[in-house]
Amino acid sequence: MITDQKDLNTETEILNAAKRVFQQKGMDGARMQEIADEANINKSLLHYYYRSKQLLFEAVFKSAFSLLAPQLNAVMNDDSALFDKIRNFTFNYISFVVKHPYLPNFIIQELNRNPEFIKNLLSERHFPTLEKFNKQVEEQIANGVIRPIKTEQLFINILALNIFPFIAAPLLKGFLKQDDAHYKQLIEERKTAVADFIINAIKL
Amino acid sequence: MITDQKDLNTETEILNAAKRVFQQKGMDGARMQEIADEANINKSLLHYYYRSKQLLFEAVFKSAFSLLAPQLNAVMNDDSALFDKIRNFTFNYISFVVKHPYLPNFIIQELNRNPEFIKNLLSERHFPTLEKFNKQVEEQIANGVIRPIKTEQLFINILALNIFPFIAAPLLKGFLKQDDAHYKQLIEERKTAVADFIINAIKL
DNA sequence: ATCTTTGTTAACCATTTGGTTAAACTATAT
DNA sequence: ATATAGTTTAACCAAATGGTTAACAAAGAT
Repeated sequence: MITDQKDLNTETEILNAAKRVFQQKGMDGARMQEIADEANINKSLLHYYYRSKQLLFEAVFKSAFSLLAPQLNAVMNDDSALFDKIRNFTFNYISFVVKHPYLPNFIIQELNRNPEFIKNLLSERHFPTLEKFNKQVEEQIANGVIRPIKTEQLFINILALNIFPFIAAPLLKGFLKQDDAHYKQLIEERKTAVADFIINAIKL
Repeated sequence: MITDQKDLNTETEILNAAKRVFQQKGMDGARMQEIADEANINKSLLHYYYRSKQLLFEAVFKSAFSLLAPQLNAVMNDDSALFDKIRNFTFNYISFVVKHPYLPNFIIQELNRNPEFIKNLLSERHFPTLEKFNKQVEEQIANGVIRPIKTEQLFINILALNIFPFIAAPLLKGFLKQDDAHYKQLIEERKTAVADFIINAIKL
């Protein structure tokens, strides 16, 4: 039998190397040789563990998506009150992505390259629906706590305000003439500022 | 001398074909042969007019950026009142991108691939600063018309709410379980809904 | 008419790239 | 010790890809 230690090490070492390369360069820009170098192994080993570039890529993509999914789940299915939920999500999501800055762009870019892929992901894992969140929003509207707004639009707005600054970082740094440190500071402020913005937008 | 007609036709035909291919597949995913096919010409002609893939790509990128830039200029330097400006920008920008759906993603993706590129673009064309917009925001804050907010954060929020739904379309369609027609309808609503959202968020 | 410049093409080339193969190495079981 | 199964590598391969070349066609200029 294989020593779990060694085997797991090589296989996960490849996956980690592949993550680094794929997330920076995308499927088309990534090179199998570069992944092998990054993992300090022979290129043939990539094919030994993951038959092809496509399969290795899919492993990376699914792993990345699995990291991001629970974050989103928090907006949808969670019992806290609406405003708390918005505050928590914003804070947690931004904190999370600061640690994984390539993740959102990777996911979105590759989904644009291959839009059908999303169906795979959503069907495999029984993915949360907006149902619960929707009920909550409608209730708050009915109670006169927030302005009328379509749940879908609110959901899009929440994601947009949280995710966009990471995806468009180079563009925004350019426009705002901010160096990396200052831009990081802006992001830091957003951990609370975004929630305030959203709540002000909907609160009556 | 060349007949302006013919020459311009071939050269711009190449550029248009290159736009279509590059904007859908990105620099790494695009193939010179595919661009040649798309333009119905021999592959050598690509190199005759634009020496290399890199130069052809840069021509496409700059052309794309030149389309988008005036749109943003409208937020920054424009004499209308703040709320009108937000309403107009939102409406115009979304209307514009509906006609060029690949544009924002292309720009953002390629800037992520090559973040230094933005400096080129911003220095070549004397690009607008946030100065005027900033003055306007601060004035409205001082007059008690809107809540205190950093100009940079407001600017990021405006762009995020307008651009993100196009960039993340496949993801959002998946989450919201919306087909293309319904998603298009959501986008249509955003032409006015986004401005309302922003104004509510900042208005006192 | 013919000379020159510009535009266009088919054939070709060197390199890169994903992938394969066969041999060597390691460790475990018998 | 030796057979066996799993792991790793160097060498190799075919296809794809960006780019070049040389010949040919078109069109103005003289």
